[in-house]
Amino acid sequence: MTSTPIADLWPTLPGADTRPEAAYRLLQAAVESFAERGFHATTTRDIATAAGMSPAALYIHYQSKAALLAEISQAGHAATLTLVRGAAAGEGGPAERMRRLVEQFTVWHARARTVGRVVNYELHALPEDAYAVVAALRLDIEREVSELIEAGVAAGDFQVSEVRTAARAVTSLGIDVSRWYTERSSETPEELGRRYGELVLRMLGARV
Amino acid sequence: MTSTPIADLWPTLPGADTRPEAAYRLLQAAVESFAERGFHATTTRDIATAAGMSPAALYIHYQSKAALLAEISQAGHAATLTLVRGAAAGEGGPAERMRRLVEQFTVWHARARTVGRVVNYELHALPEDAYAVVAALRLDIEREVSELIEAGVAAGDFQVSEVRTAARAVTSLGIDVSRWYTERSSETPEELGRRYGELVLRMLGARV
DNA sequence: TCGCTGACTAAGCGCTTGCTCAGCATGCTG
DNA sequence: CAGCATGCTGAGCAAGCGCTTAGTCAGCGA
Repeated sequence: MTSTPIADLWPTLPGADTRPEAAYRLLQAAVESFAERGFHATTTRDIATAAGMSPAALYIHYQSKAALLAEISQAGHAATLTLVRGAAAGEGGPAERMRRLVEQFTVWHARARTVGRVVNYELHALPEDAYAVVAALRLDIEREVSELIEAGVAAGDFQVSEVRTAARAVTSLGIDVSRWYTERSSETPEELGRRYGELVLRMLGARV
Repeated sequence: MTSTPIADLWPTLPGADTRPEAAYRLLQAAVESFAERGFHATTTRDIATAAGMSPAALYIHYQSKAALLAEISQAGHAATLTLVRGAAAGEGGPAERMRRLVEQFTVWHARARTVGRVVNYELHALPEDAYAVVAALRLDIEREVSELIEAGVAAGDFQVSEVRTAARAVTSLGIDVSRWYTERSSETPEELGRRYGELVLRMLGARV
């Protein structure tokens, strides 16, 4: 592990380079705390203390506790969509691209599992407007996977009876990794990614 | 949908038939509320009001809010383990039994998705002793699936390079259904179960 | 009729929550 | 040097939390 998950997320935030370092520490503390205890069980005092400040300092950088969650969730979803788009649009046939997509999607959810937990399991705590943004991004991710499966079917590489169900299964496998993967897991994220890539290709009826 | 998820759960509770109906209503309200908002965002007033009582009445039937969660979680896990054991021990070869297991596991997580959400996503809110009980049940479920895969490999029905990873993938697919399935989903739980059964068999390298 | 029990409520206690505000040190600018 | 913006703190407010308490009342065996 060469970088923390939040460091992967940080560059995707708008205006990240002009933001004070304190905002970064707050975001990091919030991700960790939301992932471990959930949004509602996390107090502003938890976040502020972990970031080395008083509770009041939080409100200089973020409007509210919910604004922190919204920022994390939107950046996390944007990063995931970018990852998926990059893999799906890369070189090779549908099978090769799908393998790469699953590998990277899995690695991301294993490595950035704290961000992943917030992104996937704290949606219900989002304010309505932030939820709308995030829901659209989720649809885009799902659509990207569906289209790649359709391309594989059209090329005769995949054999799938219901594309939407298959797409659900593919994303589902990856998302759930952020729930169960821990640093004490016997597989590295990369190993897991390779194995999941293999399993998914077989699931889609590709000759491996 | 002929019965509510909680009705499926109720018979598995110890001494359910001697328990007053009010306890049933409280449990039902708690499941619904925990599933929708999460444990910490749910107040004892929410639960009591939904069950048609004052907040104080809750404490006649349950020791605490956490005791309600523990009851739901333990009963839910016990029911799931029973389901998995029943399917794995039934008639037929490994492939046939695995198909049945995935079908039933999926149907359960789609139909009883409110219970499923509490069971799978509120573990962190459990008191330590209740968590220990539940963690043991989860291990048993995982082991049951692993052993069925091993039997399939031994019989030459499955081709799997890493049994534990494959078992993770199988349970993972089913568990995640409780996260995304809604009553507005286009597939019935039974349709989804059949399709997931098919996908899993291919994933495990079974000749379908 | 009686005392007793079990299910329940109205009121509220002690505490924690998200968030605010007056004030303070620091460092940049004219 | 004064003036001011910036980043922050200590103290604390209003609201809401889990849970308790004192008391009501219907039902029941003797």
